[in-house]
Amino acid sequence: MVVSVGSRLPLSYYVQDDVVFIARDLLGKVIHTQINGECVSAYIIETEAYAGETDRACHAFGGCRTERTEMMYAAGGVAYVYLCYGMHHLLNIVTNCAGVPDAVLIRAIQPLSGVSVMERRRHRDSSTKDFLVGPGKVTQALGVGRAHNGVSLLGDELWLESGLEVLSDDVLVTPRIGIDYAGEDASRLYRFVWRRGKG
DNA sequence: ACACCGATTATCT
DNA sequence: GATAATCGGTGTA
Repeated sequence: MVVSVGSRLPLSYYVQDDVVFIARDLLGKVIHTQINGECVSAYIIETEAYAGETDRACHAFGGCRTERTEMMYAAGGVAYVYLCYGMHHLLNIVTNCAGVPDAVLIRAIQPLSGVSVMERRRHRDSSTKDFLVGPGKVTQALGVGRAHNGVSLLGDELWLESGLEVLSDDVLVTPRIGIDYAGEDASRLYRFVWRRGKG
């Protein structure tokens, strides 16, 4: 059963040229997967922008176009999935036009439907603290892995839909996590967290 | 509540 | 051979 609370985001959404705007705007949107016959959906509650070749935290910094980063250079509207620390898959939403390696990392989600499927994939009960907070947990719960690198967000495996409006008073803006190697760019305010019901 | 640390491997030098 | 957009368990308080 697919639980839908909105309309699918069109290609025109992903090819917008301001990746920081998109990272903020993705808060409250709903991410859906239909993988191995199992459907789940969740609100996006935390994101980070990775701003192409001029961003030291971005894999494509300085024009580093390799087999791994190639997908970031695709036109917006596909997924960039890569293995981090040898064991966690991380999911990014590729944005902007072809040749510009911008992407938004999905760092945390809040379950909407298919909770039992996500609990089984995570080997954890959904009442566990920070059940789906952390980019490695997100991909595990969604069933996303290497096979989904390059998957179209307009297809039937992985897509986004409009969701709830997120007020700016409820958005925490901070530097990105785990990128101390990025020098000055480590202080860019490119992380967005939807703080529901908190001051 | 917080700090520390081992796991594990594709990718790049 | 070193690094890495992390996680979960263990230890101290």
